[in-house]
Amino acid sequence: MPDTSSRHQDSSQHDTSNKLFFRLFQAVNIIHRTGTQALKEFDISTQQWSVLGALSRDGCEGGMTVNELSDYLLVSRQNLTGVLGRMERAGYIARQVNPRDQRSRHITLTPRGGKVWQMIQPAIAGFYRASLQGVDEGQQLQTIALLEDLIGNMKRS
Amino acid sequence: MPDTSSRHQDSSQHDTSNKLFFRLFQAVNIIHRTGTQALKEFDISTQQWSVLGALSRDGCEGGMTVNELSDYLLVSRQNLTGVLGRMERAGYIARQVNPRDQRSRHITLTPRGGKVWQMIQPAIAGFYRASLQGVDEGQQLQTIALLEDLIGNMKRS
DNA sequence: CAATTTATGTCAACACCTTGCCATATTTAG
DNA sequence: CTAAATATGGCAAGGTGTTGACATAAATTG
Repeated sequence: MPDTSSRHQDSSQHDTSNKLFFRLFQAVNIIHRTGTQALKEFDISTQQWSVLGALSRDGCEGGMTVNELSDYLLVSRQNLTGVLGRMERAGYIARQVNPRDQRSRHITLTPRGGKVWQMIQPAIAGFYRASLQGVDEGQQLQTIALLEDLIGNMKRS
Repeated sequence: MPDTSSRHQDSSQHDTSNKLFFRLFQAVNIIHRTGTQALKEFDISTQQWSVLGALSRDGCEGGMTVNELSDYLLVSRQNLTGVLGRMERAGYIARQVNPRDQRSRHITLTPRGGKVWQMIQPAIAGFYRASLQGVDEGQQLQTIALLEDLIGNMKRS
């Protein structure tokens, strides 16, 4: 029976992929919960943490548009409307109309937002250490590579 | 200057962890969107897909309680109330009170639910193939191992 | 230049997820 | 056996995510 080998391979591959996606779903659920818990005293969710991180990067001093944030975080513009509204109300960001294009708004970090970003760094570092106990940097890099391939494939489709 | 080596290592480790979590957030956003899109004609979300998968496993013929599903999927009981309500309305699952414990409900797949689970398999296989183009099984197994470590660490905290 | 097309951000409706609270049922303690 | 503690599932409020529809602004086309 010369056929079973490839059939077994396919079946194994499918089971592995199945497990991979299931673990991804599980992991992200618990990451959002645990991450938000780690920043509880600052009243910042993992999503707001991502936005603060995006706006704090070198080269983003002038701010980002909603579209740019949407492309960067891979969430819809419409979703950002809500998140940015809450962050604006909290005083972490400001929306200012671009004088050169009345449609777009520059989202910038306020001084308060920048200060909060600095303040949460120790909690974030602790969160990383606790979550990744026993995971070496090489494994992390391999996972990053897989995720980037995954994202690339999905963007194409 | 004998100190810089370890400081550089820490900084590199932090940057790597940072990127890992950011990619995880990005990836899951696009996975949920693309996955739900792949099952669009069946009107099933990635979450409902997870529930169908959980109830279709060998050994689950007798159903699972809400608590068991909650432990398995790593989401809250309260969240499942909503998801299961929608799936019940769609006719995919049934909730029946456990005669031996009036508090708990056995969640079981209906015949219609089992049929849908069979029907979506080709779409799921296609989704796996498209998403994981260029990613070999070994890389997937490494990522699974990392995610399981991550989940284990977070459950402990 | 006027008309159409495209781009940007928002609103609305709905699914998903969390926490806090509660009713009911079971178990444990006294 | 009764009273307290615990377990199970659901309700409510609010943040996060999606798609569809929309107003307005800019760019393109005739």
